[in-house]
Amino acid sequence: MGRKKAYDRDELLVGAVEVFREHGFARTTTQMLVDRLGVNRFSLYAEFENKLGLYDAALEAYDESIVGRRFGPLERPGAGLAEVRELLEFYGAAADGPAAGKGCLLCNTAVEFGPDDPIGTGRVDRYLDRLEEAFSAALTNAQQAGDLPASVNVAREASFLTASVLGLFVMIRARAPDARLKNAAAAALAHLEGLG
Amino acid sequence: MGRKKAYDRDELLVGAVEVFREHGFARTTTQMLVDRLGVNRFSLYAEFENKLGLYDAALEAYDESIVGRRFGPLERPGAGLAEVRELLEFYGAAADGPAAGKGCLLCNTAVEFGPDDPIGTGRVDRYLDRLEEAFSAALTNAQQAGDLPASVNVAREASFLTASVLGLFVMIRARAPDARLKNAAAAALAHLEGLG
DNA sequence: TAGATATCTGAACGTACGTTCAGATATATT
DNA sequence: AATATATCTGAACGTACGTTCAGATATCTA
Repeated sequence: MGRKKAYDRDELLVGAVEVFREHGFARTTTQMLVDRLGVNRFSLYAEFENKLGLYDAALEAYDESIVGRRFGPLERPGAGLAEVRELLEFYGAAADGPAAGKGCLLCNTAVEFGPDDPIGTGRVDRYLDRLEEAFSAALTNAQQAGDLPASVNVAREASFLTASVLGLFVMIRARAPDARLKNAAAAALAHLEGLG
Repeated sequence: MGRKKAYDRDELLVGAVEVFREHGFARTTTQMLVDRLGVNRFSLYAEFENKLGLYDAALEAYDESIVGRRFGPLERPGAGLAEVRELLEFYGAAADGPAAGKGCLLCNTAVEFGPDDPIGTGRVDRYLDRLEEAFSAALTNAQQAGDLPASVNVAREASFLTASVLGLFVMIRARAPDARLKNAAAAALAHLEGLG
C-alpha cells in the first residue's frame, strides 16, 4: 500500500493553531509552519491543499477543541450562572495563561479578514452565533432554575456577554496588564449577578 | 523652488486610514493605495518612506481625528455619565454607520500585529491606555458630581468599559447584526446606570 | 524668460513566499 | 524477495508586491 505517514494530522493542526494564533494568517509563512510542525512542505500541501486550506482546517480544529473546551460547559443542558462565572473568571486570569499574546484564533480571524471571508466557510459567523447562543442557553436555564429573574432580557445579556468576551480576547492578544483583564471580567460578572 | 505637490498629506492619510481599515495592513497592497489615494508611488514613498511608515502615519492620524472625535468628549474636564452614554449609544448604532465592516484601526492593529509591535511606536499600548484613562476620568468626574456613588471602583469599571468597546469594535468589523450591537451597548450602559 | 529645483510618471528591479516536482525512500502486498 | 504504491526530501519555479530610478514635467526665483 505504500509508505506510512510520518505525521499525525491532528498533531499538525495543534501546531498550526499555535503558529496562526501567534502571527495571524498573513504574517505566518509556510517556512514557519514547516519548521514548527516538523513536517515537509509536500506533506503539508498533500494534506491541506494549500495555506488557506490549512488555515481553515486549523479554524475547525480550534473551534472543536479550544472553543469546545471553554464554551462546551455552557452548552450542556444543566448549565447556568455558575458556568458563565467560571468562563469569565478564566479569561479574566488569562494574562498569565497559554493564550497570552495570542488571543482567540476565531476572533483574530474576524478582525484580520474582516467581513470579506475569503475562506468562504462562514466559520467566523457561526462562531459568533455559537458564543451568543451558548450564553443565551445558560441564561435561559438560569431563569428556569430561579437564579435569574424572568424579567431579564436574555438576548440582550447574551449579546453583552459576547461583546465582553471578545473585548477580553483583544486585550489578551495585546498583552494588556493582568489587572485590566481581571477588572473587566469582574465587572461583567458583577453586572450579571446584579440582575438577580 | 521647484514644482508644487499635487497632493495634500492630510487628505492622503484620510484615504489611507480608510483602505487600511477595510483590508488591514498585510492585505492592503501599494497598488490599492495608489489607486484609492490618486497619488503616485513615488510621492507616497517620498512622503512616508515606505508602507510601514504610511501605516504608522495613518495610525497617528486616526488617533487624532477619529479617536479624538469619539473619546475627546470624555477627556474634557466637565465630562461625566452623559458622555459615556453617548459613546456607547454611538457604537451600539454603528452597524449602519461608516465604520460598518471596518471597525477601529487601532483595535484591528492590536489584533493583526499582536504583541510584537513591528512598528515600534507603541501606538497600540498608548491607545488602550487612552481609552481606559478617558473612561476613568469621566467616571471620577461623575463621582464628584454625585452621579455615581463613591463606593464604585472606578478602575474596575473603566477596564470593563474598555473591554466592552473593544468587543463592539470586533462585532462592527465582523458586520454583526444591528440588534446584537444595540443589545450589547444597552446592557453595558444599563450596568453603569445600575451602579447609582 | 531662463535656469534651478522639486515633483510626477510608469516601467523595471529584487525578493520573499506560496506552490510544485522529479528523484529518493520506505512500507505494504503477494 | 520483488514489485507496486504511497510518502518524503529539498531544490526550483512563478509570481505578486514592495521598492527604486531615470527621464519628463511643472513651478519657483532672479
